[in-house]
Amino acid sequence: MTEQSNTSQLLFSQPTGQAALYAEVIVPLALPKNYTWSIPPHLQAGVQPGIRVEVVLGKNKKYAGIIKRLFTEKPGAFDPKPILNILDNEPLVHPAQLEFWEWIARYYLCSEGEVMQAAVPANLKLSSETILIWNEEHEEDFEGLDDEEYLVAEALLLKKELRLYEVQQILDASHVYPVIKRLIEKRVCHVWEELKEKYKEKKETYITLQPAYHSEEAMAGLLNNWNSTSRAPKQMELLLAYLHLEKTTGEVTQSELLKKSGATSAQLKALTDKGILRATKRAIDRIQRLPKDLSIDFALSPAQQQALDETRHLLQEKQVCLLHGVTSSGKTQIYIQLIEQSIREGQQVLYLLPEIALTAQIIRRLQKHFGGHIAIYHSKFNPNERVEIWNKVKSGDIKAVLGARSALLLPFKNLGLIIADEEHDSSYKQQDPAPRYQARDAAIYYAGLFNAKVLLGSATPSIESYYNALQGKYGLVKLTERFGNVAMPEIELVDVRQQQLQPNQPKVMITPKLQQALEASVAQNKQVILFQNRRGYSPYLLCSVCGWIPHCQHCDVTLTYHKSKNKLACHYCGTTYPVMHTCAACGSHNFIQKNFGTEKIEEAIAEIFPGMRIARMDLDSVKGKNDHDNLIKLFEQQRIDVLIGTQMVVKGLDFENVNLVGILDADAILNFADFRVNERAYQLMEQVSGRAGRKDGEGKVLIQVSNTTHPVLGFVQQHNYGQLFQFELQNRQQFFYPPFSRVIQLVFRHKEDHIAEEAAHIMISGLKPNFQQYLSGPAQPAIHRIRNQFIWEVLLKLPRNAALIQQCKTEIQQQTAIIQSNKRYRAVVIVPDVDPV
DNA sequence: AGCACGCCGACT
DNA sequence: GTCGGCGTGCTC
Repeated sequence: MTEQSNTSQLLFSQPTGQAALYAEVIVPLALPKNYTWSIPPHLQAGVQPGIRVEVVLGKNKKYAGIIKRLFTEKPGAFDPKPILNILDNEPLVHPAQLEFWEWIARYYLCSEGEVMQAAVPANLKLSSETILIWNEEHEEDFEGLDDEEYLVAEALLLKKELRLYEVQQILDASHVYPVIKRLIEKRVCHVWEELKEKYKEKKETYITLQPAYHSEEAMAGLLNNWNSTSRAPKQMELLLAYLHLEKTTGEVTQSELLKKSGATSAQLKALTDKGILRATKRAIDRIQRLPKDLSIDFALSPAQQQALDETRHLLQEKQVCLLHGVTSSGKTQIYIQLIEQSIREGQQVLYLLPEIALTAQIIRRLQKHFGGHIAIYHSKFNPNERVEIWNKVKSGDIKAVLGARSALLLPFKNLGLIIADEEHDSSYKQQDPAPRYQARDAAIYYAGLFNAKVLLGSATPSIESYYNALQGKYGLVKLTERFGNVAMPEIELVDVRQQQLQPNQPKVMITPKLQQALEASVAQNKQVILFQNRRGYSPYLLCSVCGWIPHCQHCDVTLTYHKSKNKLACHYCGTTYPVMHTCAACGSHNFIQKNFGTEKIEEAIAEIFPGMRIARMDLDSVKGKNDHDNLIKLFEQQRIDVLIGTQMVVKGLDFENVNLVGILDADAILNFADFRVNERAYQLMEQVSGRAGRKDGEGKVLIQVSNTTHPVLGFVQQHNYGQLFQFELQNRQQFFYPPFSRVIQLVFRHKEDHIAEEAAHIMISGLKPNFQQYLSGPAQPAIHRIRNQFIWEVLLKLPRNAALIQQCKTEIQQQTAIIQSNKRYRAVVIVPDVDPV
């Protein structure tokens, strides 16, 4: 390996008449900036931005990096290493993606390498593998080797090459490196770093006739003379089966032929050996694609048509449009119309949905209209499938992508439209690994690069988007009518205080009112959804003597009792504990199960209504991905009467036959200590309520609550988003950051709270005065404990002026670097929901 | 992310 | 006295 780089350096230093060429390369690592490599003359013809190149970083680690930029001025401060190889014939990304990555890195305070890491499928981000190679000059005597060295040397002598993991198997794991080092010193072997392409095409063997038998006469002759020339009835059967399959399906794969004919591969081999059939291997698509249909077979309602026309009209003037349509107003049909238009115009479309809303229901619906034009993309696809979608999006072969957040990073060629449905959903914001981007906002910038349009859709828009729409920054289209004359559900509050006599008495779970309504619905053959935002049996236990409550050892969270597993579980970190019977504080044996979760509701309903078909939908009951879809299918087919669930029941589902929705404990939604609780509570209740209602009768929602005067309940009852918006806006302007300023959220984590606090204060006091003025209200650090770390959060309210924002960011980054240079602190910078430039 | 360098605790 | 733990810093 050293020899190789020496040679290329030597080659490069020789005068060749060609100008020196350098490349800024993005390596998929969190490096402080992009590094520069030189391009040796013999590789200069093949490079251009977007191409992957093999580079050495550090001692001998190799990576596949992407060329961002080529230039000819020699860097002064260092001596660039040469690139070793060019890995692509054509760019892996278009220039638009490189520009997008740069923007994400700048806007969300991370490195371009981290963006690349998130964007590029794992199989295209190669890194090297260490291989030991037997030194042929070494004698076969292993004198002077210790036991471990001997073992490895012996294996090497046999196999000539060893992968690092093989060495790890020979010597149990831990001290592999020192042994290798000694073996190199003793000239037993040398190491080679190999960069391996991980993506493999999927090959399928196809069976065809040899050209000699293409004519019918030749085939007839062969078959008629079969018995006289050969005695192989099974082979003739196989041949006939082939002819039949070929006629019916056109192309015949080996696996299909063997399956249909029942023949063995030996019999097939005999036929190919005789020169009758021919087997060829061909690369095939892993993603099975439907024919490229484009069919719209539905008519929009007048209200939908009007909304569509308005949207089209507004998008001529504005880049972004917000479609505020009540639940079940048929927003998807409007999207389908717009997607169809874009595809017809030859442009690509991205349809974003929160991960959880990507259900089989919506996928089927889109595939019905667009067939093979549309591809699905989300985190559950395997790496090879991702590469195939990546390449087809890049080439423009795939016209529409339905995907979650990560689909935004696909290499679109000529994007015409991005739809972000359920735009209020918080899962559009990536939280943990950098880049911590808000896909809804980033989509607007990305679309801008293509001069494309963005449609945000929601029944309960985020305050930020609605504000932008009211300001005229975005177009606003309202769809207030439900599709197919379905009435908005009637919402009734049920005061649980009237049934709860003593404060210590367990919360009322099912009021008589709800019980009656439930009976009535089921008697009419209608279905019911019961919503409770807590899974498990009982959200916490309480010692009846001293009031002690069991908490998680790692988190500041009460332990939920799960009856089915007979365990206490922390819903934050997932740790489970055996059920305790003795109070850790006073030693008494009397615990009260406080409140209730979905599990307990399920049990209670089964008790009150024996024989009722009940199902539960929460994280515990749907583990696999198919569980969720299967449960939805059962409910759609009306083989379930009552569905009890957490938020999971809300997303992306339309059920025809539901006429009653019960929100069992609205207090749990309204009293949660979060500064955005009003917005979230409204969204949640509105979305849950939206599941009720049918064409031929009224849908009803019963909200069980003790605080019946909470203003949000009034807005929900009247389906009045406008009032909620005003209410939230005032709230935020008074106490928190308003939706119209930029916010940078700084998070400091540490095992000890005072150290996290120290870091937070260093950050704040280190900022220049012109910046400190933006710290106000919520910018006062707030602390909370997650797992075994204390987290100090600082929200910085920034001005709208773009230059000032950049200045602030630079200052924050400098300050962060100072804090991080003292390893006592760890500062993490997160940019939460902000409005895009 | 690797990987080397370097500085303190438990072993021959 | 050494081996090796992982804290710290650098990679074009």
